[in-house]
Amino acid sequence: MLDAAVRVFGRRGYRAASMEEIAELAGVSKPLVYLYLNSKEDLFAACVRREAVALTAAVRAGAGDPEPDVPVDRRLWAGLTAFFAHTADNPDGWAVLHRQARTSGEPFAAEVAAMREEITGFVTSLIVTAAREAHQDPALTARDVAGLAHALVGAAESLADWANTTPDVTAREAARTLMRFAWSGLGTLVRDGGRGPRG
Amino acid sequence: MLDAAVRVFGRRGYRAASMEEIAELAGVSKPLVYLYLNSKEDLFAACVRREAVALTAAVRAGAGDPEPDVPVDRRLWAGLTAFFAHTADNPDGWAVLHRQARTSGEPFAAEVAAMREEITGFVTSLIVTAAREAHQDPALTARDVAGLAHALVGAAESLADWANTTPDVTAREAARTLMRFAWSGLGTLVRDGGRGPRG
Amino acid sequence: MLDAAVRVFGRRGYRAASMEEIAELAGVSKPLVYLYLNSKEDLFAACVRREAVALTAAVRAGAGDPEPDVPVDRRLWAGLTAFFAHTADNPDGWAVLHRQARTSGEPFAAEVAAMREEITGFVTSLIVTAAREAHQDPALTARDVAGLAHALVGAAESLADWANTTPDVTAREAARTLMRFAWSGLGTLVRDGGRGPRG
Amino acid sequence: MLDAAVRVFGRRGYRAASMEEIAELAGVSKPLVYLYLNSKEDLFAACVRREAVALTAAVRAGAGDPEPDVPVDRRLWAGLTAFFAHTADNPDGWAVLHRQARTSGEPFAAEVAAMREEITGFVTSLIVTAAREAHQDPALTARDVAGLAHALVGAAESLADWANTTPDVTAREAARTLMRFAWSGLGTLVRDGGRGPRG
DNA sequence: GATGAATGAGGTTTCATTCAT
DNA sequence: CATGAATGAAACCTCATTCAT
Repeated sequence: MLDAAVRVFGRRGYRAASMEEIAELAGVSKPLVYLYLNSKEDLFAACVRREAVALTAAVRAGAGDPEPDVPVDRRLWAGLTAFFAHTADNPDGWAVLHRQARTSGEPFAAEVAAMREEITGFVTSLIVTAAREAHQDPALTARDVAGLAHALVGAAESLADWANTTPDVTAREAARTLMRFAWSGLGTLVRDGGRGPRG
Repeated sequence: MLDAAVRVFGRRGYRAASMEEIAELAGVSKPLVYLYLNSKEDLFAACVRREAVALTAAVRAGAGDPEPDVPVDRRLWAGLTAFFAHTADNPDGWAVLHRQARTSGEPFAAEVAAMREEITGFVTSLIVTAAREAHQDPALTARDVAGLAHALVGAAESLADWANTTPDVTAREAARTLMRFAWSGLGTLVRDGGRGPRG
Repeated sequence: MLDAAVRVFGRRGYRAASMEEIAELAGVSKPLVYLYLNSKEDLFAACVRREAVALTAAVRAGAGDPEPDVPVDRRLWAGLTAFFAHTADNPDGWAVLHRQARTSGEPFAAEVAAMREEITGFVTSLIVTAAREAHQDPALTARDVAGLAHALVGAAESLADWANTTPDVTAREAARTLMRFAWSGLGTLVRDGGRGPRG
Repeated sequence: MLDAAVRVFGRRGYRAASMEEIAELAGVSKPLVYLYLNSKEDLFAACVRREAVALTAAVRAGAGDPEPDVPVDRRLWAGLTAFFAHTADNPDGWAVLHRQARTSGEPFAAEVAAMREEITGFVTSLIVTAAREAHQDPALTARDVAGLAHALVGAAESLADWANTTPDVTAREAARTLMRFAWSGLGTLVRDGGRGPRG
């Protein structure tokens, strides 16, 4: 039943979606929807929550949350691949999170913001780990790292849309593009001609 | 009068915004809004158009469109600063463009897509110019560059939100963070400790 | 529910009638009206259709459609009586057909025109039959007959209004008046003093 | 200015007509219309009144109001011809009277009813004169004559519509058709084959 | 005196939400 | 328990009507 809701909400938006259409697509009657989930607002919140949990779980699973042995860049690469794969496999869920929930009033936007914060925090920890491994001396400040993490997450979101609307772009390719961009930087890329960190 | 519309549309979204609220905020009566702009759809289209024009103009003005003598990284830095400054000064306009217009039906999404394409194309041309200046041999493919441009634009959009919601983050700082991220790459940063291209 | 609509449409006209008033008179709420009949236009169309069908059915039933043994003048007399009785019993339906539908846009006017054509055609066939029975030699042309039929129908419509607004005029009396007028002609009447075809 | 109003009211109806369109067609501004005629209601009333006066005047002039020397049937024929000619020459005015005013609420319907009464009364007097001339014995009652007059007027109205919508039907032909019908009666016509009183 | 600019009131229509069955 | 039937509230839009210029 949530599947139907996610699909309709993702395609139409929160306001434009009608409970009628959701119930019809789910194959049940409207009052049943109200029985299980109290209101349109609760229904949408449940959708957002479910998709947020699924997305963060996918990313964490991909990046191998508690395995510090793997090199950081490898873990980042794996996390990005998982992210692109998940958004490609769940376009409606991704639409609910990235497009609709952020435009439909405070409560939903806050939920998505919290999810983003979680992912950004995860990315932040990866960057910090990498910096520690490199024994860098003049340390990046916490705010520096936060900004970098936000930039990386934003780049990933944008590439997800690009990959989902451009034919024949796979999750692997999107991840490779982003890794090259993010790890080596444009300055290096334009000098070396596009050879990325691992290739 | 468009100001009021941009504000309400940016905060509530296209569907949730009511002409009543817009008229009230503008200090006029509803029929007057319909006299000047024919319908809710036309009104929203006018808002989108105005904000899109203003944003692209600001970015181009900042990046110094027809001055090829300035180094590419400097022009990119200037364009980003202008972008962050503009979005910080026009949060509602930015919300209309980035959040609402893309989720409110084809005509509006297409308008924003065109604007994004314009900016992405501009960024692409900068990257190509940089690559040419570096006399790189194994050229980046067109698709590579497109992906990089999308990643950069997405990172900028994300940082704009971050800067607007985090206290005391200026446009200059956001631009510096993004330049470091984009130009040097995370790999370099974590090795060198955050010294950016010109820093 | 259609009853209420016919009453309000008949009294106020298509444009001046409000769905509010119709719903109120029907004792239901506005959305219910929209649930059963999709729009004001559809609702009016349904009213027109219903009244047109009812009127033609009444006239045909009165005139004894498939009984050619009865003399033509008798059948005409019966049809007129049925017509006057029906309009007297359904003044609002008659108003919808005769007054409102013809002034409320093409689709409705066309519907009524079709109904009128049907009745005129029926009358025409009666006249033709009468002429054939009389073995008349210099035949009436088709256009002659069409004109006569239109005149007869118009006279009937006018007498229906007269009968409905003048106290104590029955359908029988209206039919008798019209038959005398139509069959014998004024010239005969003023000579003979009002004795009709059958007395 | 009334010309424009009559044209718009006749084509659109009272409710559907907009003061905007009337003012535009008249080549003046809306407030000017309100200066000369106080409201939409007054404007429409003025149109109805003007057209009613014009029509009755035309009919009276045609029938030769105060000339009792001419035979009655001749006067009737002349009146009908005048009526058909006038409606053919003023289709919008005729539409205002016959279609719109009768469907737009009591005050206007009453005005038209009064006009009809006047014409019917005139016709009645003609019939009474004819009967008196014929020295008929068993007199027609007043109600009989009233009914006949209404029938004749209704037939004329219907034929006016028919003549205005059928190509190449002149006022003379319409009048001839109606006279044959009204004076001789169908019974005579079907026996004699369409030769009218003067034909 | 004529008008551009403005509005109050009301109309159709939709939709989230709830009872009685 | 699941549902068909029903509604309250609110949205977009129009138009007759009026001031300040």
